[in-house]
Order: sequence, then structure tokens, then C-alpha cells
Amino acid sequence: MANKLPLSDEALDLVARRFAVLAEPMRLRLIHALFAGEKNVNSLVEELEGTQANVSRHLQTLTQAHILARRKQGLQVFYSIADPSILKLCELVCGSLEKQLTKQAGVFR
Amino acid sequence: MANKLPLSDEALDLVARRFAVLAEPMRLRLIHALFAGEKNVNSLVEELEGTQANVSRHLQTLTQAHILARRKQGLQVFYSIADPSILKLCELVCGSLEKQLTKQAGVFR
DNA sequence: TGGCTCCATGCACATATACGCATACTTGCA
DNA sequence: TGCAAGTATGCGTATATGTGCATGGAGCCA
Repeated sequence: MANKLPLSDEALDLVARRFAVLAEPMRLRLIHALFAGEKNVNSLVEELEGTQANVSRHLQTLTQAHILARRKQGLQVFYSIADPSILKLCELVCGSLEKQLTKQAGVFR
Repeated sequence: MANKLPLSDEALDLVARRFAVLAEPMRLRLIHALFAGEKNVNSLVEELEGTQANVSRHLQTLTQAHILARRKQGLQVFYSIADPSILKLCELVCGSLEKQLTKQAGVFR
């Protein structure tokens, strides 16, 4: 584990890129849908109610970032979570946001 | 902790926004610099070799996201890390990236 | 081989935002 | 009160990227 900073500027650039990949709601929805297990493109298009082109593009972005894995089977292409740390990442952010909003809500008590 | 998904689309939008805040190298450099402790704007401008305007803007963005805290003292304004989970987040991403790159490097062995 | 299904991609457009420059604001001090 | 230091912000520009439309490829089957 790359604990105990400091980090070089180049390392921070890479980290920023990874965060950028996760900074799109549509991509988070895809990741979220895939937490339930491997799915093909059309399933995701229907489940998320997006256009086929857009879903395909985002899947490509996530795969290039090594967040998703791609498996071709006949006509269909199945995607799945390749980087399990994504789950912890989302949980961390959700926890932080929830705590923050709860604290803000407390102002009105 | 907001464990065990599923998450609503609105929640995912908020998560995406948080990731977007972290998706800029300059902001990560500011966060990184502040891991060492509270600093004022001019210190950060010199340390990161940025323009005062740009640094100030990014500090504002990070503060509005409740990632940094702002303390005014006389003429100077001191910023510090307000959300400790940021450290774990960065460690998670760094670890994931390192593992991923190491694995790719292994292809050439 | 022709046609169908599923997925990927080239192109154009709209939107978001990081940055530099100049300037306004705030606070302490002479 | 006037000035200087430290910080914030309005504005214009350049760049990046998400999206839809249309089309291109890949693989299965008759």
C-alpha cells in the first residue's frame, strides 16, 4: 500500500485522472449496476435508460481505467467490476457525505 | 456508514460531484500540502508555485465541498483539512493504482 | 453469402471549468 | 483617514468532455 505521503506531482496527476473517471453520474450508475454482478451492454442500456452509444462509451472509459473488465461471448460483451477497491471508495465517500449532511442538518435543531 | 448499496441516482450525483472536486491535480496538490498542517494562502501559493488567484479559487472549491476548513486571522486566512476521510481515499486510490501498474509491468517479465 | 443482432466509433454540438489578468474587498497600521 | 498587505472575485478565453445521430464493424445463423 502506498501509505505515508508525500506524493510526486506525477502521482497526483494519475490520482486526479482516476477521480475524474469516477466523477460522472452515468459511470457511477454503471458501476453501481455492476455491483450486482456481470452484465452485458444491452442489459445496462435498458436498466439505466441510456442510449446504447453513450453506455458503450462510458464502459470503454471505465475499462481503460481498469475499473471494469470486459468479456466477449458471441455477439454479446459482458462487463464486470475489475477493481474491488471501488466499492470501498464509494462507501468512504458516501459515509463522509452522510456525516457532513447530518451535521449541517443539526444546525436547525 | 452508508454501506450496502443500492444508492439512488441523486446520491450518485452527489458522489460524482465529490469525485469531481478531487479530480483536479492542483486541488490534490493543495490537499497534499495541507496534510502537513494548517497553512495560509501565500504559503501555498509559494509552495505550489501557482498564481494567487488560482490557488484562492481552488481553496474556495475545496472549502465549499467541506473538504477544507477556513480560519481567518488578521490579514491572513489559514486553511486545513476538515474531512479526514480524504486521506484514506487517497491511500485507497494510490494503492489501487500501484497494484494495477505493477501488474501491467509484470507482463514484460 | 446475405442478413440480422449486438456493440463500437467518427462527427458535430453544447456545456462545464481551469486559468490569467485585472480589480475589488478586508484588515491592520501609521 | 490613507495606505499597504493578504485574499477574493468578475471577466474572457481555451480546452475538455458528455451526448445524440449516424454509421461501421464483428459474429451468428439460415
